[in-house]
Amino acid sequence: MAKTNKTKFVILGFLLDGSRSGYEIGQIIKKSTNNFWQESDASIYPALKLLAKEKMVSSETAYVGKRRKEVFTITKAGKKAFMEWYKKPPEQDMHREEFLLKLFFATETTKEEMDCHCEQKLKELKETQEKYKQIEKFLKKELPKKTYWLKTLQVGLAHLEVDIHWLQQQRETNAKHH
Amino acid sequence: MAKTNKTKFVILGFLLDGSRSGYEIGQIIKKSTNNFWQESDASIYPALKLLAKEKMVSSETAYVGKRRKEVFTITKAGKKAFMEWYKKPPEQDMHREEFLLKLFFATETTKEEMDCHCEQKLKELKETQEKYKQIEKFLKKELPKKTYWLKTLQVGLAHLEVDIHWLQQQRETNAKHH
DNA sequence: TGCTGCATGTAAACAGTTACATGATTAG
DNA sequence: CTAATCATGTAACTGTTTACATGCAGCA
Repeated sequence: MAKTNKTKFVILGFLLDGSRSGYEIGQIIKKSTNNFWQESDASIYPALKLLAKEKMVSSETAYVGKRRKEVFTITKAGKKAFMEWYKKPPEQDMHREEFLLKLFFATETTKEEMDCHCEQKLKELKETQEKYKQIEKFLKKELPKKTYWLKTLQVGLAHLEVDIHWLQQQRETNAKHH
Repeated sequence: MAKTNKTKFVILGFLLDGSRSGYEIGQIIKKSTNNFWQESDASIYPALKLLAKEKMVSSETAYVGKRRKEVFTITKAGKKAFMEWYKKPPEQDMHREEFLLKLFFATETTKEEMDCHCEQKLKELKETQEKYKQIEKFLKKELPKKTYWLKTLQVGLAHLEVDIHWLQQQRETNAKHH
């Protein structure tokens, strides 16, 4: 995952949608792309600084009372850079799932622990599914123009369904053998 | 993904299955857990050295002709460390999918590029699916005892099916609107 | 008064990749 | 003879996270 700093393009992508502060970008990432893309808090500000240095974004200082707020706007150069990134075929990002790793290493001696992990996982997935369904409703009602935001969410939901179904099946076959 | 060096536990997991060299561990990771867990070549050797220092593994130098081969065996302490890791609930690993990120940022102006990415993705997924099906056959025939290896593979296959189905559906709706 | 959320940032530590370096063996 | 594979490792670099530091605003 070392290669290129994709954080910059995520930021540019959101700025295409409107001017935002670093904090706001962090918030919206947590709320909208969390499914398939996360950024830690500390990664946004340095990236914005870099983008400003490269003239990809311009900034304006706003004040809400005494509280400073740095609002960033994408420039022409920024739009160009975004488009260039966009055109490139997406790289296959490496991904690591500790849950599956543990499942892979499961044996007779670790079966009990694995069943416990599976129960926990099932619970988590159902919670996430509920959360995503809420967001799905919200998107359909409040942001009907963001059709692609909805699509990525629905891909996430489809994966969740598969995983939940799989875990429930495992539980059933477990019960039978008992 | 900073937290703990999970590479060590992957290695311990494979050593539980039998003594192996660093190279062999790298090979088997590529062949068996690539679906949900990757390690770069350069990560194995330093991790093994660390494990040896912590007395989690012991090593023996073997020679195949003049070629040196360092074969590692898991120790009691190593088994204990593995079990301790195993019992802990798996952490949610962050995962980044550039493909979905681009889909998320798709608009009217980027639609053509996105369609192209989708076609490419569909091709890739089908190739991967074919590969996994071959491995599935192999596991069933040659390693019937590795039931959990098979399970993780089947989870991967289920995800592939969902993604392929989704992409094909997208293509169809695209065609209709034309 | 204290807690939560808004808001911006820095520094240290670590994880992980890429590239490099070396050399033996085997199959074509 | 040459390319691929076996085999082990190091060094430099980059990305990323965690923890820290600061302070305002609103609410109970």
